[in-house]
Amino acid sequence: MDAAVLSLVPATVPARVASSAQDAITPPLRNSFRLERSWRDTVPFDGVVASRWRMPAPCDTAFERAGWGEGYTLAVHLSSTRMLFQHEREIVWSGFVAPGTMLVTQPGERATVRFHAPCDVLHVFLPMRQVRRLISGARGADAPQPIALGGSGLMRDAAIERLALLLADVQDGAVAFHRDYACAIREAIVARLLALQDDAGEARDTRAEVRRASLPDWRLRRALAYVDTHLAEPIGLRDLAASAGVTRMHFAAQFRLAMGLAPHEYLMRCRIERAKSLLLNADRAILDIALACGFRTHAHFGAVFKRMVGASPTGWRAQRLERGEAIS
DNA sequence: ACGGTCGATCGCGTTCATAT
DNA sequence: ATATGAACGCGATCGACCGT
Repeated sequence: MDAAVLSLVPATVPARVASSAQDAITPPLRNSFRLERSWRDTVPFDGVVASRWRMPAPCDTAFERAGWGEGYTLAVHLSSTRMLFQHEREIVWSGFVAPGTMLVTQPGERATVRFHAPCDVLHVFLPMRQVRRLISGARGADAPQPIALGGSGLMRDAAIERLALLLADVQDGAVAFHRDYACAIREAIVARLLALQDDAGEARDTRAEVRRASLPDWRLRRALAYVDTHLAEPIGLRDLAASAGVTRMHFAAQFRLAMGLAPHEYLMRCRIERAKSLLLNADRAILDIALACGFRTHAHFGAVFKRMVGASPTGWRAQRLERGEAIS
């Protein structure tokens, strides 16, 4: 959805008015996604499933929003960042955030954030009535409601992350029937969150909740800086551990505690992030991009890319170029 | 020439015991 | 509490091959 269309619907108009106004201006199928002009400025009136907040450079501003009263807000970080995040003035997270990390803001809960690094966040709006309906369907009509979704801290889940990436693709309207598509993905996300909650009750360890950092921040900072600087070169666990000043075994364990994912997995995500931006240059060969992102063969690059993105590098590039996202 | 797939090899991540 | 090191299973990696 382009900025001109977005500007026609102020974020502050009442829900019902906004819905009908937007329907009158644009075809109904273009309503499910918004780009945020300020952090979480979207009023998720009927039809808006998700919105996205991108900040290319860090700024010193703290953003504060009262939570959406009619539902939950799921924030999925599409890129790595560094932030201080609070719910009702209580610190939820302070420090580095890996791509794929997520957190849920409960209905009406006040959220405050200060980003210390560029960020790219997808906000998915989960209406309370939808959550209620799914709970009643799965646990019976007399199941206790309402519930707190997603716990109180940062968490990771591969399935939700993949669903969120699919939802991000709806942004430009490239997916046919994309409003139904977006609603179906949202429903799947809610179901998955509820399933995770059930799992957490039976076996707490199965839930991938990100815990507070136990690797000291200065060590983590040095390791992440090393990744950023040497991304195009071979980086081993030993290199990262050495940059942080600990042994590789200790580093692997502590890094996982701090970031919620293994060092190698983090490295691959960073490489694929960079590869995606390079792929938008249609003239650049796949092998060239693979080498520029630290892969030593196109075979390895293709395999990792397909595993993480769900498409081959050329397939993904073709999709993006079709949508006019090429850069020169 | 470029890009995708497959199989063998190797290194990573995890666990556990131990030291400081 | 924090850090190190050994052992081991398995997934990541890379070279070879094939298709376009």
